[in-house]
Amino acid sequence: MSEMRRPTMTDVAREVGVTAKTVSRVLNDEGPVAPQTRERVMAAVRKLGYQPNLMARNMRVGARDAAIGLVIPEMGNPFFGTVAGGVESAVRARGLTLIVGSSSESAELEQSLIATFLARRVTALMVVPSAASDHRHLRGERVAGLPIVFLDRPAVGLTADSVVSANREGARSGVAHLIAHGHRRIGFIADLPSTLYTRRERFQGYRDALDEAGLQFDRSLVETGHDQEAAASATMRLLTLADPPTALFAGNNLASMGAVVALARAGRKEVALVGFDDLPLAEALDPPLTVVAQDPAGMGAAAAELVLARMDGDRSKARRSLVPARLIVRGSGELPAPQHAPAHRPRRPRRGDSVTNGPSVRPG
Amino acid sequence: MSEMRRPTMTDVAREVGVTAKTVSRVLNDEGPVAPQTRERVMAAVRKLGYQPNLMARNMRVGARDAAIGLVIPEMGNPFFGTVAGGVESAVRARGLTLIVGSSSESAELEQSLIATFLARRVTALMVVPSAASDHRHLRGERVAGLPIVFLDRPAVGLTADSVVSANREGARSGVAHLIAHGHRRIGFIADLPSTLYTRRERFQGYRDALDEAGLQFDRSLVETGHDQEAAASATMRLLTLADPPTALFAGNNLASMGAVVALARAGRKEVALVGFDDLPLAEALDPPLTVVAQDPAGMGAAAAELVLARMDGDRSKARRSLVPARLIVRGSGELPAPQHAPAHRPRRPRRGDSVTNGPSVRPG
DNA sequence: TTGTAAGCGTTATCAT
DNA sequence: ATGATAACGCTTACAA
Repeated sequence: MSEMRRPTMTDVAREVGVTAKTVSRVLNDEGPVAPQTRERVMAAVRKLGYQPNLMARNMRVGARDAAIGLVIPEMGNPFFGTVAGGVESAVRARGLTLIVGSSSESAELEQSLIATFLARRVTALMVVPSAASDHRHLRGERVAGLPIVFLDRPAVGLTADSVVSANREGARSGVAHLIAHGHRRIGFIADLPSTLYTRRERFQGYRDALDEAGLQFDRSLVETGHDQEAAASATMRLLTLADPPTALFAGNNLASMGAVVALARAGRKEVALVGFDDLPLAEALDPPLTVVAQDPAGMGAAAAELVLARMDGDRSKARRSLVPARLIVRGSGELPAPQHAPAHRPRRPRRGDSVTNGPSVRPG
Repeated sequence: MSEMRRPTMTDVAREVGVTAKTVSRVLNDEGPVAPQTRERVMAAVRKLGYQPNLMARNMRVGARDAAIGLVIPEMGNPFFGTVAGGVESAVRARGLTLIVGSSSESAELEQSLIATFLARRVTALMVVPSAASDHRHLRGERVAGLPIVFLDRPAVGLTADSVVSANREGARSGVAHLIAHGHRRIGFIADLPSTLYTRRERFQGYRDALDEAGLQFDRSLVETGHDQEAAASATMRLLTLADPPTALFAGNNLASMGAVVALARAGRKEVALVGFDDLPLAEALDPPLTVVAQDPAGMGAAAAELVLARMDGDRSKARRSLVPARLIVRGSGELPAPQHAPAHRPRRPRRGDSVTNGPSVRPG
């Protein structure tokens, strides 16, 4: 019950009969200390259960906490979780602590979290922006030299480093894969809002693939669903069109799941499907799901490298780093277009159509 | 490029022509301040872009950071991520910041993370222990009055609050569900190590269900796999026994996925399966997967409540809180035992056999 | 309504 | 090899 005061460096010093500075020297391996003194200090530290106060230390040392603040939209989302994991392992190697907060996809919460981190005087800031956020308010921090890196989506209203997936090229290769299997009408299931960076980029990739193949874009083949159930409905709308698609491209993992569920419910196992972003159990589906897999851990690691370089004094201009996405062929994307469809003239293979037979992502 | 010094409270005060204390009063809405002074202070704060230094504040106020430290085994695992999310929302309502670190299931890293948090003087500590960890080293902190709560798995070597799933009862109800559908030989696919708390509890639940139904335990029906692929192998070993099980109970989500994959590969769609812990896409599997779902967000919230109560001075003795798990019926668990099997005498229904038709968990 | 002095736990600087 | 003193940025207690 006794709310004992925690021992301080001075307590340790008194116990030994020296000054706080001496204890400090021992603990930081700094300057000359008599071996015998060091012994006694260490003994006292153990005896009292002393643990240095990082807050006090950081305050004195330079008003900079040895921590990096990371804001992600959602903790429970394995994509962001894996990103955070990638950041953490890279950062831990340098003895830095990662502080993670989640914004629940709210621009307001995101800003308040950032403020908290700044108030804690983090050494660096990493942000996965939520949909509607704006980062003008960070301009001062950038000027002041605080390393800031954005992940998954670039900053809005601010010139800063960012690390993002190769969304456009990834989507292009996924759709090209479907085209290569004879499909000419390919539905696109997207998420909201349509202004979201990733959604825009992936949609561009979809258009790129169509253009390359000389296929005409058909607006009616694009449907939107903001969650799994909505994506399932979107899928059903596409399947019941007068001239329905023979293949589907899902713009993110929720869209993929919605499509999978909808196809399963409708018993439409012949419809080809490629999803953006890998899923656990993708391999166990019937047919197994072909995806364009992102590399969240790699993204986190790349962002961490960038931040560390900035901390080490790299003052070069802001850059955008692209993390490659790769096609994982499992079955659903190789279902051929029905015979009665107009014949397809195969195009020449091109770089980026890598066809790997990879495993499913790490499970939940 | 100019590494400008960050403005302090004194800078603001000088700008206005008052004392730091006055600025402090304004910022904390404390004591009487002339409306006009307040105005000018706020103006200066904006002009200088002043942001209070939380480290300095916390140090003065009581050597306690307004942050709660949470250690989880893995960030990318949606189960732990969702737990963290549950904690965070509950804690944020109180103006507290959550600091999350991941131990990579290493007892050593766990301890070093805890040390970092203690050095930061967190207000409270929450830990999801990794497999091999021991918490004797935290006894001093407990005595000193630091609120500590363990999640998912109880502390080892330490009497402390914990919040865990109803593992035993959940497993019992899942296995009972299979028995109720006529199965008499039920395989158990478990993870490693067998000393792990959750594994032990769930295994006990399996035994409980067998006992209740008067079925004899058969050691050969228990197989182990520490990851998805190993669980798939374990499943295959069970299926190829001389007297194979007609139903399987998977002890965790990895085991479930392994079992699903193995059954799919073997084309054994008639084998009943119930998994512990829900999976995204469970609904899209063929057959859809029946599970005993945990409530990770609820667990996080419950743990947060407990911690907050402790922070508010609750000094009652350490307690273990059980978060209910519930059966979600989707299809795989209701596949009947083959006719040629010995007839089964149905038991009376009992509490805890709740049969809900729920949705799949939130997707990744 | 505002200011002064002291102190939180640590380290930098300069002495001894 | 060790100590004394000041300082980091803020708040508490007391004074004016």
